[in-house]
Amino acid sequence: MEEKIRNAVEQALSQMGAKDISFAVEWPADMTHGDFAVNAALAASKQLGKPPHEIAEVLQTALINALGEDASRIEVAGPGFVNITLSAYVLSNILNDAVSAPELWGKNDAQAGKRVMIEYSCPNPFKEMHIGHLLSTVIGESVARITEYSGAHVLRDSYGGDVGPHVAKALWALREKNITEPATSREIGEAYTHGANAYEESEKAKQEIDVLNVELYKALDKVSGDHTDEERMLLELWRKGRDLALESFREIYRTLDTNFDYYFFESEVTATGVTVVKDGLAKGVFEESEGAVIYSGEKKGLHTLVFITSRGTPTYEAKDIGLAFYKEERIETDAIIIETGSEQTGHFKVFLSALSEIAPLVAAKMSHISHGLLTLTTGKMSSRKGNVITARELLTEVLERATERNSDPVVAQQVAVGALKYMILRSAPGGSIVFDPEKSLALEGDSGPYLQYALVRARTILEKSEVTPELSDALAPSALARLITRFPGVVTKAQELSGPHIIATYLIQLASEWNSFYANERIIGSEDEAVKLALVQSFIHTMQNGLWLLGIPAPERM
RNA sequence: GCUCCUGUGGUGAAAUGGAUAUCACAACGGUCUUCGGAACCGUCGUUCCAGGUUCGAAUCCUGGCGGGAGCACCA
Repeated sequence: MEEKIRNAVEQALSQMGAKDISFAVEWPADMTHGDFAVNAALAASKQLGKPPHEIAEVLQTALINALGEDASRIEVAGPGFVNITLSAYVLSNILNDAVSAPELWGKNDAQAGKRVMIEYSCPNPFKEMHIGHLLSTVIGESVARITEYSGAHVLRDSYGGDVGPHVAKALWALREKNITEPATSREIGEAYTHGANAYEESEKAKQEIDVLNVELYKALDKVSGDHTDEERMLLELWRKGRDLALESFREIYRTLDTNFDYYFFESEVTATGVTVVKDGLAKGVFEESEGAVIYSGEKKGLHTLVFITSRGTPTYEAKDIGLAFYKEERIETDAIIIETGSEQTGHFKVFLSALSEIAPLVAAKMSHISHGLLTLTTGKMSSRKGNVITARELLTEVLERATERNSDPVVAQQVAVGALKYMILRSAPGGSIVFDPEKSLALEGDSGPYLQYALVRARTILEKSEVTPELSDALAPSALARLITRFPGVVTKAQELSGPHIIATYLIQLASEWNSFYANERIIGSEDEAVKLALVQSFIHTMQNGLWLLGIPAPERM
């Protein structure tokens, strides 16, 4: 329909002699203005030397001819907009898609056949998963689902730092405390904090940790038969710590309904990274400086960063290069999206710049999206200092509050996860989220449970009615009906922007419109019960699919 | 100092360059013999400052001011 309007307007404009006018066919913010608004008259006014209203009237006539019965009203409004209201049967046809084919409702084939890998969450073993990783997990999962609605085959992966200074700090502290059998992930997390503090406070500890860091790299580099006893013990402790951390991550992923196809680790990609960077050094992509291998980003207006340290260990950047090659060798992809905190944006640009000199095709299909920093009201958190709120603590807290209102533990968890995810997904990426741990997560108003509750009430109606839902043109199109027909367009927009908040904002508006409808209209026992039930049905399918896109569970009861 | 992000009612957010800037929380007032009150309806109150581009600016550009992040051997 949008295409049809656009074509008609373009034709009319060119008949008037206007060329290359850029105009929009958009959804009016105010629903009473209709289903579409065209601003072409305003845009063409200057070029044609005519007042907008005069042009708008010509467009109005052209659109009336082009759309015929499809539009119930076409009028010139405001400063020169042409507003189009679709007829009942057109809307009814769209609603029919929502009613009869819910599994397809909202989907498109913009990326059909494409393989898209999405990397997100990425907590580091040996540290506890904190709220920042929770953000990445929730956003990444939603982006993955939104991408799946474009017909793409999505591959999810998480990448974790299981080697490097932070690991050495944790291992050092475990040894210090003579712990050979760590039992909980918390124990590992505390060891890390202890090691990190010691690293800053004690010169002796710093030296020992630095040595341990190099030792671990060496041990991992060797073939298993060649290890000394010392190395074998170190590796054993390392493996236990890593497994413990991973198990605790998986537990959180189960709660959040995220499943990764791949877990990549720095220890797997280190060797590749070093090889590729050294190869790049020979080709002049990298330079040597003060014993380190660096990429001089200044030539492209970026920062200069170290890729291999003067001690010979690779940094984050070199490992990322290794990861890119590691993935490329094993998995066929058409695009790779990496989701991280925005504080890594600068590093990612340098990494991508270096990669584009080494492997331009790989670099070209990679893109980086980021979320704002999550700050506490108590200041920036740092896992080094241990003043973090862990993902688990936050989940537990929200769950407790949800439990106060829901005796059923399954429902309580669904509500808790919904509240948490919605809080994260409702705002556009970029800005930082200030989280006050004292204040409660909303369970009312602009919140996840508001969406869930709207859905539950709608389902109840369908269950209670004994009439079969049936769409008909007879129903005067309501704001609710119009809003539902926008869903596929909303999904498309969310895909273009990789923005779950587009979906979240839409669903709130939809739920609000539904609640008004519910409060004002009698459904069961009304004259047009069958038609209204069909509308309810289409609302349910839209809300279900929308919640799925956000990764928010849909409770049966609450 | 340099680079990037950011500034919208008391608070948290929304708004492909469009019409009277939209929600929620808080505050205040209403709705209940009704299909579920985690709801609905109403009142109150907002685009950091100064220029510029444009028919039209919260949005784009320039310059200020405020907040955050990054900036060589951490990730």
